[in-house]
Amino acid sequence: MPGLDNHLCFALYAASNHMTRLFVPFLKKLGVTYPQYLVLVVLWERGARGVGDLATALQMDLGSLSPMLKRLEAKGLVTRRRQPNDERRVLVDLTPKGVSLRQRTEQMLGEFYCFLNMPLDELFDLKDRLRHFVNSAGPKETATPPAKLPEPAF
Amino acid sequence: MPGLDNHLCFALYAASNHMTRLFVPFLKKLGVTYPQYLVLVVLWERGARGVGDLATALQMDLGSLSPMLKRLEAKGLVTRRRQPNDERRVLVDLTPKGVSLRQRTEQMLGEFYCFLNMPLDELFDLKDRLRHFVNSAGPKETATPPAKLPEPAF
DNA sequence: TACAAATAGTTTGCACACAAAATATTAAGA
DNA sequence: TCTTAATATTTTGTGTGCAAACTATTTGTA
Repeated sequence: MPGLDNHLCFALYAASNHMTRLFVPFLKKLGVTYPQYLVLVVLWERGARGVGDLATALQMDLGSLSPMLKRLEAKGLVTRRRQPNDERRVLVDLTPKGVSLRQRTEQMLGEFYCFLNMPLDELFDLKDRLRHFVNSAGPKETATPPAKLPEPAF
Repeated sequence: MPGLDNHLCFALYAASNHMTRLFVPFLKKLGVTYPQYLVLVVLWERGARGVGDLATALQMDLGSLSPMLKRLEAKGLVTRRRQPNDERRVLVDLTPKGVSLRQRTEQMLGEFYCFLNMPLDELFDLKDRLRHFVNSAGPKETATPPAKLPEPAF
């Protein structure tokens, strides 16, 4: 039985929470939470998106995203409106206030990476390894994906 | 402004959630949640501990831990009792049921790492880099730590 | 066209994660 | 000793994270 310090799952858990604790004080200046910030990053980078598109991009659950977008709307940072051509879809877009927040964010990020106080190449390397993990760990993708879930059957 | 894919914070967020989604189906066989499992790992490894000790070991908030321990107690896996010599402290210990769960966990972990389907050295390497990140990122520790918080002041 | 299946979001319920306030007990100083 | 400060834990309130159930719209098909 591996000890706590030999658990990759704990290392991920601890590192993710650690990053949140470091980053949140900076985000507070912008008035948004951590996941809310990630939504804004996607909208800044890729423009207006449907709720489902955001969920896919952020690997986030629709059930988490839906109320979160309402909070961003309540803060006056995004708008939500049904698509006229397909009333099922809801398009999320930035308000002028949401667009303008990008400038302040840019500066805040500079301060934050300075605050992190680690070599940039180390951060980039870690990021790439994490992406590799997400893309590799788990059941192999079949050429024709199964109808429902790839159950972890044994 | 870095895109979403160049954010280390998103890579951590996504990888941690990814790991959770992979691991939880296996934990379900044991009847515990992800953080509850981590508490058990500490108790299996180090024996009975105070609430605060667990919080420190798991880098977890006391406000999260306190109700969690009650849920573990309700499941009959741990006991909680005040220390006679210091009534402020609460000692958390495994029940026989909690101890016996270790066997089944051991087997489950084998199945899980097989399920992950990644070279073990890659997993270990990633784990070590994450630990290094947690130990390095953030404000440098001063020889005499400040009374309160190391504010991210600028 | 009528109707079942698929698609897109929302809602509900439970379990964290964390800040802030509250409670209880012990230690320390006047 | 009496009072104040420190310590240990619990409680409260907001915001996720996720499964499951639900609603509404659109598509596919007989």
